[in-house]
Amino acid sequence: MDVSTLPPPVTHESDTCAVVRAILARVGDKWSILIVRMLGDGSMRFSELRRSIEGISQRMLTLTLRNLERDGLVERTVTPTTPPRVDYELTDLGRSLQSITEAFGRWAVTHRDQIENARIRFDARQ
Amino acid sequence: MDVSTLPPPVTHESDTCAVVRAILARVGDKWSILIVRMLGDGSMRFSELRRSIEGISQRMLTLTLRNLERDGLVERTVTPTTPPRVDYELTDLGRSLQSITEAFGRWAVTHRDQIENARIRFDARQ
DNA sequence: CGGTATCCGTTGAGATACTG
DNA sequence: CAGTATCTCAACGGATACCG
Repeated sequence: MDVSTLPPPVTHESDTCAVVRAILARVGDKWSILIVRMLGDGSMRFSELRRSIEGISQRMLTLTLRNLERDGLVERTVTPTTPPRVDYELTDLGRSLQSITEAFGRWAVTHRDQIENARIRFDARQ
Repeated sequence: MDVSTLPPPVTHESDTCAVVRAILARVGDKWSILIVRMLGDGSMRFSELRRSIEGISQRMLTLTLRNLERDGLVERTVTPTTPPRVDYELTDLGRSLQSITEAFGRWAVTHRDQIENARIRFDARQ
């Protein structure tokens, strides 16, 4: 058996940390999660996303979608009509991320008060 | 029964999204997850963290720890000796976050290759 | 409609020096 | 040892204008 083909058994955790950190940096930006969640209900076109995500600029929507597409989380489909039509939908990879963000969402909702209270107490001490 | 006292039953998901986004922004920064994971093994003092987290500056370690403390994820204990000793450890709230970050970590490790390949293909198309 | 390109203010984060 | 203060530069992100 060739040992070199074994997955590294997480000898030093920093590897894993670096990966987690990279993913979080990717999906932890201002708009990615919001977009992934919106697309969770099915394919949407650019202007739909733009309208349904309050406060996002056209530039940031484009940039965020490009990054998600680059990472293989979102697929972009162009229909070259006039006017052009561009649809976005989650890939299998993108959908696999959903359960994680949902777990995160439940944690956030469950603990939001604890965090809020901790902040109030902390700020009061200063 | 006063309807106004009922928690909003997530009529529109944007509320939840905002919370998730805020938490991700908090814990999705460059160093927080790394610190939470280091502290997962038990209490550590400032200089220990500094040495074990490669590349972090003293300033960013201080700032990140302060933010984690403010949100109630980390507890700071000062022992006023000379030289002073400051220990950091996860609170219950911080530990409750661990299972989430671990799930995230498993997802990241499992799909890192898919993401990497998606990037390579995307960049090749440009 | 679905983008790019450009400008510009705000924030993030490293380097360095100083302090109780 | 465990910070704080200051400086600096880069990245993020909004506003606006233009294009196929």
